[in-house]
Amino acid sequence: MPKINALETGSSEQRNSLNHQAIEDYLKTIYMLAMEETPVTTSRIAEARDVKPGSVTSMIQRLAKLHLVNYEKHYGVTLTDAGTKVALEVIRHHRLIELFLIEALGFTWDEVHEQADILEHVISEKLEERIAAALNYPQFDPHGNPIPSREGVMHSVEAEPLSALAAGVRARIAYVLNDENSEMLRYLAELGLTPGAVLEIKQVAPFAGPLTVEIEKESRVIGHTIASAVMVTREPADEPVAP
Amino acid sequence: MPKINALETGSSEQRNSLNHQAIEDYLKTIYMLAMEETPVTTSRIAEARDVKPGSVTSMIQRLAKLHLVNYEKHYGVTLTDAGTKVALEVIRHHRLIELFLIEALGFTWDEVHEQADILEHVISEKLEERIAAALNYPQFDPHGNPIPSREGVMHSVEAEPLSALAAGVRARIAYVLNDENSEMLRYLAELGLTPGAVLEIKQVAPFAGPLTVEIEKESRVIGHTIASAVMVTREPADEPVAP
DNA sequence: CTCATATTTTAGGTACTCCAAAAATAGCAT
DNA sequence: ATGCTATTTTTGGAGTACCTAAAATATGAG
Repeated sequence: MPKINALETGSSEQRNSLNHQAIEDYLKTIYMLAMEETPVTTSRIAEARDVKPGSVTSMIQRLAKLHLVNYEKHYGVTLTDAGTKVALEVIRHHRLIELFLIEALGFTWDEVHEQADILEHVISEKLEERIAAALNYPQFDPHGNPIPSREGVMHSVEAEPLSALAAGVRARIAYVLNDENSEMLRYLAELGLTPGAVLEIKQVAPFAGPLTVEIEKESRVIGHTIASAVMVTREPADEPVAP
Repeated sequence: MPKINALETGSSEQRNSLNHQAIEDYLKTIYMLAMEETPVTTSRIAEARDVKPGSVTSMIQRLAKLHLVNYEKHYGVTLTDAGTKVALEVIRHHRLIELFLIEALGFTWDEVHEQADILEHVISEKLEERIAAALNYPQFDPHGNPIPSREGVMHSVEAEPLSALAAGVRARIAYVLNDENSEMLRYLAELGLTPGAVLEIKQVAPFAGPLTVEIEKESRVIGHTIASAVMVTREPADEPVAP
């Protein structure tokens, strides 16, 4: 049967695979948090991973010893190149798997996050490659997020939250935040707010109030929370009808 | 990100999911070994799992406490109903995954075992179901082994090793043993010795010598080791040509 | 009954976690 | 700028889930 331990228990030899579930998860978490905001502090990691700060500190120290993060006491962590590479590989796995579950197995976009969070750590290079091939080497995951390349390059998309737009603007949905929130995803799908959809802002209520948008010829009212989670790029104004 | 621990660390509450990697692997190992031969001893498990006997004893004691095995010191283990159910579920996962990797992702039958050994522990019920559906609820895995039903029923196939047949007999390959031996699988595929193939014994050399068989109109000489790993059912003699 | 062998026990190690106390930093009033 | 409190971070001790190595013990063959 299996040999799971990537870094052989008890052996001091550090195989080229630094691929422990927990290690990968920490690196991924750090990567994601750094994208949001820097510095990445112990407590932010603890909250994201749902463990106590003490656990985070000791893991960080371990990661530092493995040269996966740079660590200065009390001042947060940053990923080293090696750490970034691992994080991006895990993210690549995650996003490919999400897409595969939807495209090949009929899952919906609100169902795939959990399963991908587990599978991302256990697929072989070969399986990753086969999945990518089956999906025709996709660039984006089902939530509109870019999929890092095998070499560890991720092209980020310039986008702004839907909530930042003014009335009259047309925009295309690039991606959605909070892709782990199934309920929100289901609601968004219901409203037609999925990546690629084009909409026009009709009305913006002040004081973080609801937006009224037109999408697929339907008028929809959207709360501010939701609108902040939907990232869009601006589109040229409505098609100029022949004069 | 994820919550992996099925039985919450530190909590004494025993969730209904007894699904730890290691536990599942032990149960599966015990199931498989029991199929081969009984009793299932500590040392057989240790060898199969490639750990030391001491580790096996302590795991067995843990499994006994969880009512997954019946254990009497020095006399080997048997699975309880609960233990059998877990083992069969894992085997179901394994075999479905093997088939899926081949059918949906273009793997060959010698490449899938390792990956399936890992994935078998981490697919959700829903994913299992989607995979089964995508494969049209298959009955057999790529090596000819029966896939247990979702309810935990496995129909075993009556078959005998190819090495047990006498010259002149026709037989159909049911399944192959040692499905973790990639090299042997590759060799078998090359010879056309895959489940479903029909062959006729032409010659049997004595003293565990090689067999000569005709398969797909080709004559092949097969060593005794290989012939012992190929399980067959007898077929009626050659098609009776119209008189 | 004795001895080789298999099994179990004991002690100790790594990976991860938690909790609680100690230490360091940061925020703020003066 | 200084000093005090609030917050964050680190440390230390302990627990579970594995594992190994080696000592102790039970079994069955002769």
